[in-house]
Amino acid sequence: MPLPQTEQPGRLQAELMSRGMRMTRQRRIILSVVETAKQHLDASQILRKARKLDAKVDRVTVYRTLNLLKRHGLIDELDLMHLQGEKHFYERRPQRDHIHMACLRCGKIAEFESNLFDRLKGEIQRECRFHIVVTRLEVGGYCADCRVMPAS
Amino acid sequence: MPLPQTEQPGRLQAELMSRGMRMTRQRRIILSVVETAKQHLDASQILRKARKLDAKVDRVTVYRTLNLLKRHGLIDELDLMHLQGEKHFYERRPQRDHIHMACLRCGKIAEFESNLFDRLKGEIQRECRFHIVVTRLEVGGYCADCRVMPAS
DNA sequence: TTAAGTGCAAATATTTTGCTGTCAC
DNA sequence: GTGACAGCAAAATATTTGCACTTAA
Repeated sequence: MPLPQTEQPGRLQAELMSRGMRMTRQRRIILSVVETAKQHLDASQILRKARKLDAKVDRVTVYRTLNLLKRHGLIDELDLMHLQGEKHFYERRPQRDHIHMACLRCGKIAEFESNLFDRLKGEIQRECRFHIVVTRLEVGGYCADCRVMPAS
Repeated sequence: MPLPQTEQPGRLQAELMSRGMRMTRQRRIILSVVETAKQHLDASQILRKARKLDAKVDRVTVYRTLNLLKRHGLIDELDLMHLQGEKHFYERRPQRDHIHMACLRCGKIAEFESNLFDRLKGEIQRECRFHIVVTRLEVGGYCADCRVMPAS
């Protein structure tokens, strides 16, 4: 499992401001929700949490802010194997990429960092002469708790 | 790049029939479209191609057939990094998993098989005690042709 | 001051569901 | 003959766009 990401409160805000983006009340709220999330959130969950902080945040502003963060490479978009329908989930772009494992039975999402993954990315860049900007490795299957034992 | 998948016409149909699914005129057509596709198709493209073979295929039947194939693990669903919006793309599940690389500039999709990827999957199964059913590794970036050279 | 950002309404895109009639087996 | 499947219409879900108003810088 990855180590807990070093807390850097206000980091997203600082990044956007350094790139000349205006910092509105709504953006500050949405950024703080994304930044302090303990698990992967979709747009509706982000909206709900943002509205707890300020009831006047609009759904459209959430989408527009998420797109802004995506364009700047500050967050990653996940599908989590479409276990929850077609929602997208978001997380701050980590310093080191990790793999998402989605349990098809209990729905639990686990994360995993791996040197092999880092090496695989290097191989892709070299062998395919492909300059990687973003990766997404999602795995669906059964976690240790849900693992179906061979017919016994 | 993966070797061209050994042609196995009617393989999907045979698989479904062996599992007790009924083989209707519509299914046969949709399966043949999926099976003979030269590139990754989304639901609308599959519908269009199916209708060239038989104008009476309904969009809903395409979705229901794709879901059937997914449930049986006979096709894989791809997002291709959402370069084309939120469409899903489909391909017959290959004998050996491969990586999809999507160029953010020209949109080209390349595929890549790798021993490191196979080893990574093995590592995930062992280290995380996670039984893998399906994987999706998508990479966004710049292909050799579109690669932006360092400021020169 | 003014260009960027917001909110609201409406549109768009994709996929699913309910129900009735049809067809594979 | 019967239960699985198809077609049609409508709904559900997720996201984007147009435009007038607001606000950060």
